Amino acid sequence: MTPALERRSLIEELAGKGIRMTAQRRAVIEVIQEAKEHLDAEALLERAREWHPHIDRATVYRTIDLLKKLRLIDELDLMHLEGEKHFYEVKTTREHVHLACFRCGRIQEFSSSLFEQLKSEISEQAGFTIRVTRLEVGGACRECAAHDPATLSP
Amino acid sequence: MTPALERRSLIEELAGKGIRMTAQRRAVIEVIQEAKEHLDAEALLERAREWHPHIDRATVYRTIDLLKKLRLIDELDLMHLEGEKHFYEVKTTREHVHLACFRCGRIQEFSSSLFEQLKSEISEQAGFTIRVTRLEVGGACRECAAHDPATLSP
DNA sequence: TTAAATGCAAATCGTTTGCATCTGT
DNA sequence: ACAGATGCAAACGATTTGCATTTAA
Repeated sequence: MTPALERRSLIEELAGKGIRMTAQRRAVIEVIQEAKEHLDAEALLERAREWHPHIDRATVYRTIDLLKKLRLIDELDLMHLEGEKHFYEVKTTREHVHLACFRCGRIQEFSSSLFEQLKSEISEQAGFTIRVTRLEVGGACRECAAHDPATLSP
Repeated sequence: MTPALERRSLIEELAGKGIRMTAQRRAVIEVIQEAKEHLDAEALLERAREWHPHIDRATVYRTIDLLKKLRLIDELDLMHLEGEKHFYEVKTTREHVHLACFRCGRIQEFSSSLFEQLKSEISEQAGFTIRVTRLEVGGACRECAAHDPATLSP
């Protein structure tokens, strides 16, 4: 998701760290990188199978773990709009907020310098060294709020 | 968690909405309200049993659901520091960020007007009607960063 | 050559459900 | 009286694990 601003592709990044590259990993990585929406582990598995038909679910999870530990991808909950699964996206230089519409399910991304300022404030005032941030907002998108004012109630 | 700023107790809030009050619900609600740390469903169950020994796990989950739907409590992930469970806290008027230390596990709360400004900006610029927000930050707290500089590395 | 990665199947964790029974209003 | 709440046990979805086998470097 989000136009990739990374200098190196994930594959290169891993090679640079001397991490072993297998066909299965390559498949998962390609899929995450090319994805135009946020994918969960199941979707990642299905799409990776188009490249490497016998890849197993466990391998997908292990690859996700690897990329998470190396901090090359971010894990999202997207307000648990559909169960407890997680979604993944390549880490970009500019962090963004995810806005999840409870009515239509759409996910919008929003970035703002206020978010960057808030992070600096947290580091400075709380003396906290930030490694990951996750800001998710749930509510009604413009269209849904207009169509269905009930979405706004209580 | 967080000094309660609510005008009415949760019990009163429910009574006001004509919601049936049972001993089990009262127990869970008292526990959430008095808690000094963030509790998950298991912890809620254990403590509620001190008041109502035979309360069942399912009832705890159903009560959590009820309070969530009425938007009287917030659900937190706390960066999944310990598995995938959720934590709960009474909704307060002032929203805050949760800072989760990956090394010592401590959770700090942080509130800032920048957060409020960011939320207004989201409503205005994206036309998004905010119902819930969840901002969680993972990293190293001041003490851990000082003790163990490795915590800060890649 | 050999440490690391994979597939498979079974296990785990947190949570949800169906249903018969009980209880608040 | 009866809609709604409970306890129990079984089911669930997402993820993780152990272990024998294969593979990248």
